[in-house]
Amino acid sequence: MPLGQIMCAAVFADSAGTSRKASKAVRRHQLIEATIDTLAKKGYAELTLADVAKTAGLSVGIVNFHFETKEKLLVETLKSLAEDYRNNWQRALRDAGPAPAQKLASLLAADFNEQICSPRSLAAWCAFWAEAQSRPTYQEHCSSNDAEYSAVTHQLCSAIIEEGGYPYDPLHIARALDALLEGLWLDLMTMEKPYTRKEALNTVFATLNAIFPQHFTASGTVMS
Amino acid sequence: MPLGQIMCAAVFADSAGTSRKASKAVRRHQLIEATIDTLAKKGYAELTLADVAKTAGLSVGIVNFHFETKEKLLVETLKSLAEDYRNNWQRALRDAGPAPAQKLASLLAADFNEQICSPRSLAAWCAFWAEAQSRPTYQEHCSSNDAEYSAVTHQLCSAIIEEGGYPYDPLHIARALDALLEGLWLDLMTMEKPYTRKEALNTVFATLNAIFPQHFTASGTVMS
DNA sequence: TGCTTTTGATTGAACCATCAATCAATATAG
DNA sequence: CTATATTGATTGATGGTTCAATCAAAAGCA
Repeated sequence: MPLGQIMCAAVFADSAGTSRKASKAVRRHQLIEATIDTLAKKGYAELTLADVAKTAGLSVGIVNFHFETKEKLLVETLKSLAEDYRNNWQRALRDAGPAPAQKLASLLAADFNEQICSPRSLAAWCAFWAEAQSRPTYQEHCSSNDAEYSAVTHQLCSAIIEEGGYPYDPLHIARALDALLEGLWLDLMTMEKPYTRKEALNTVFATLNAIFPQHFTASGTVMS
Repeated sequence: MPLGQIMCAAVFADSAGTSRKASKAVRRHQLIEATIDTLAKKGYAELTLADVAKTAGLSVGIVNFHFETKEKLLVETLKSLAEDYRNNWQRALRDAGPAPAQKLASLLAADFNEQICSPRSLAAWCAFWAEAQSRPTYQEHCSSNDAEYSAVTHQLCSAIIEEGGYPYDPLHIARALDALLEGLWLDLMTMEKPYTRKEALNTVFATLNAIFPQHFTASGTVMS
């Protein structure tokens, strides 16, 4: 919903949601954004519809009007996060140069994109991740992209390994890179202020340089 | 989790004849174990004291007798998990051979120890991790060991890098290994298991082999 | 040893706060 | 005027906490 985003920015610009001509799509987006903010501030367990409504500058009843239930609001929020995440890395992959090493670098760097990797998004993701293990509905949306993402990294690693004649098992290396990203994400959201997004990205490139020295420098440039 | 109950019941039955002081400690432990099981099954948000009591085979009132409040029960549970984790890796470090590479291998492997890395423990950890974002009390206990752990891996990586003349920045490599472990943990936690604990450990060794080829083989042996 | 008293653990029902969901009333747009 | 959007008070259920009563184990006493 790119249209919704633009209109929503306008709504947020003027004072708290008084314009009733806001379309249904815009209001839904506004409530989803408020849900993300509330998740980041209060966590999943303490999130109440009253909080969300207050954050959005609306009344409590409106949530159940646009989203039938609290559960559905949360699922829609998760879907929105997953969609943003997916669009982000797919765009990065598309816009990258043709060489596998270029694509891999672009893909991994995309995970530390400012919009995707903001504290509020990370906190919201984290909240869902935790609940997902005991809730099949969330689990599905949390891991739906993962398989696809893993397939891409696996394929790129295989290509690079073949290209450079590295003596590695592509599966293990790809899995390690996937896990590395997840771990860095976790650090960025969990720890108080350990290191910046930029430093996380430097860590990724240091690792790529160590594993694929013919293809990556430690400073992040790609050799083709 | 039924296994845990049986074992716990056995411990409890064994101590039935001992002093009441011992009984109190046992009961607290029993309730903490029940809390971990319940967290694993229901997640943080849906955990109720009635669930915990039922899992432990006790009444609801007893929880507030031994732990003043639900909050305190959860904090004690987190402390217990953190202590177990800490003891596990410190023991592994102590029992390992003298070479830095041996110590590092032992340290990293300890994270995939069966007791520490059980689905129930992972799920409980995850629940706290997520809530820790918005709760300073949890945050403190979640990250208290991390600094110490990071310091050890950093020191070991520095030693290995110097020993082998690798052209790496120790900080980045150590951070990458820390993040790798966290990411693998996260993967193992998801209910639909993509790979086993053993495979996670193989991934760690594949990575060590790629980064430090003079010190580690891909099959997990350490060269000194 | 047997009997009584005291302490501490345990129970379950009652109490009360919180919060999702509902709904009748109201405002706005077309 | 009609349909749609919005409000906020109300409701009903859930769940944490409290508490008086019960029970079992230890201590005191003869």
